Amino acid sequence: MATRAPRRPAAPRPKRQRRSAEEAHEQILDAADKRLGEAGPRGIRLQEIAADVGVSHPTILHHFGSRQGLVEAVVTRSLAGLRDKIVEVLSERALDAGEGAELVRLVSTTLGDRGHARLMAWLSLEGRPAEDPAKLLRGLGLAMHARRVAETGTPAPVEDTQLLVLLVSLALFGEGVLGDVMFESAGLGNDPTARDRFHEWMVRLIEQHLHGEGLVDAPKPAPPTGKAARRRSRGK
Amino acid sequence: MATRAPRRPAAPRPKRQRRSAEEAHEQILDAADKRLGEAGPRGIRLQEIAADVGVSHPTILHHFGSRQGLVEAVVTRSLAGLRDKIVEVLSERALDAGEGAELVRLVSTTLGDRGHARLMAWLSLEGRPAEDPAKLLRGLGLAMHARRVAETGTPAPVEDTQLLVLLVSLALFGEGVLGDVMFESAGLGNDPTARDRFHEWMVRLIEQHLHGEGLVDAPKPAPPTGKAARRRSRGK
DNA sequence: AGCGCTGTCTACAACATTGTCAATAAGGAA
DNA sequence: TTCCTTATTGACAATGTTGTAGACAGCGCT
Repeated sequence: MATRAPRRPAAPRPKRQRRSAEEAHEQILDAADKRLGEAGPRGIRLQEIAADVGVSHPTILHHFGSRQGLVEAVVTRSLAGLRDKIVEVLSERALDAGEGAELVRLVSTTLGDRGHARLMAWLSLEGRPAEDPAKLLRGLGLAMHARRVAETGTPAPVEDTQLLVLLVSLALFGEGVLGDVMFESAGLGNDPTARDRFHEWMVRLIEQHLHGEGLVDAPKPAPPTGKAARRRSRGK
Repeated sequence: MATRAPRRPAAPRPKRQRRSAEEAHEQILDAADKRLGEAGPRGIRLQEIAADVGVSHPTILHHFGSRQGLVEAVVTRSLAGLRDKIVEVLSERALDAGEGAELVRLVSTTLGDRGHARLMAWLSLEGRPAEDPAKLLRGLGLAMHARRVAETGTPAPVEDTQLLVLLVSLALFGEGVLGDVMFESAGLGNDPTARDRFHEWMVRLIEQHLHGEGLVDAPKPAPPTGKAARRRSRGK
């Protein structure tokens, strides 16, 4: 191959905005984060993001090494943001009774607003489980259980509380992903109060369970009693 | 542009497998369905699927018109399959009391096994809500409520039952997408019985709610009473 | 002013993927 | 057998996206 010809004399076009490396990082991450929320990891395209920021796409490569590097960075940042937000919400309203609905609502909006639930879904779908924020569940479950035992004298099994936390988590996650479609499909209107009603109802259900435990037939001791349901055919 | 030169004389290579249009459709759809379950709609690549089936990619274009046509077809088929499966499960175990856990387990595996929950998630994430199967929720809610009223004399509001159905649906969906990660994160082991325990526990929670309704402070009349939580900041 | 670091650019390479086209051949019908 | 329909194919076009190479240009420093 012939050696590349030298660039053309070049017309005088000296108008470059030079940011600090940090600034550039942040601006690029912000733009990428937006795309991430809208179209998922695969929606992160260098050219688009470059256009959003107002730079050329090699600039992004320069700062993040590769597309993958950018994806890692933005995913990590977003996940960290979610975790911090959740921690903040949980510690602020430190599991105060009576504030349950508010807490649920806050977590719901946290998962929904910035597309955090969507991000978790995407990561999971693409085979990269977002364990980071999920790690919170264990701690949350234990904390709730401690409070529960202290408050009501009930010596409920830990797993009961953990399952409760799991249920709410999964439901809020599902709400964050499927969102309005499910509300409408379920027969609730698509009016904006539907979510609030759902949250308040869920909290009442929880309260009812926490205080009413015992009127259930089988208190569920612990170990795998699996009486019915033995043949499982789950693919994985 | 110069007109294209005629093909080369061609060496004798007569070995083509000719399927009927129906056969071809099915084989291609099967292959596409597999990819769909593994990597979502974007994972459907003509060349890969063609290779899986053992044809060249223009053959797929011939049968489905375009990539989009193929995606539509496979998504439609998969969604219809899910709907039929759910209907089958629900009508077989026609909401028999006592069979609750089994029913929940069946729906769970139906959503999980063939990646139906994942598919719904994908479609929703990509902006195409999978309403088809979700439509079932309204009917299911009403049916359950009718049965509930008939069984227990309780004149519970319809919405209470609908919210219950919604909760379970969202939870099972979340389970189908996040799966084991959440179980482990919640503190439940990653042992295979965790799901069963969750399902059985959920059913007991439901039963408890259905029969214990009334011991909650506010029976929740109906309209948006939103006392706390008024400022909502949901983006959409 | 002169110098060096490095953020930024243009141009291009490399690759993947969808879609088009005309030729080919399998299988049934006449 | 001959003809016709159409499933199938190889070659190619068109486009989009990531990544590379080298030049260019702010900006702080001496």
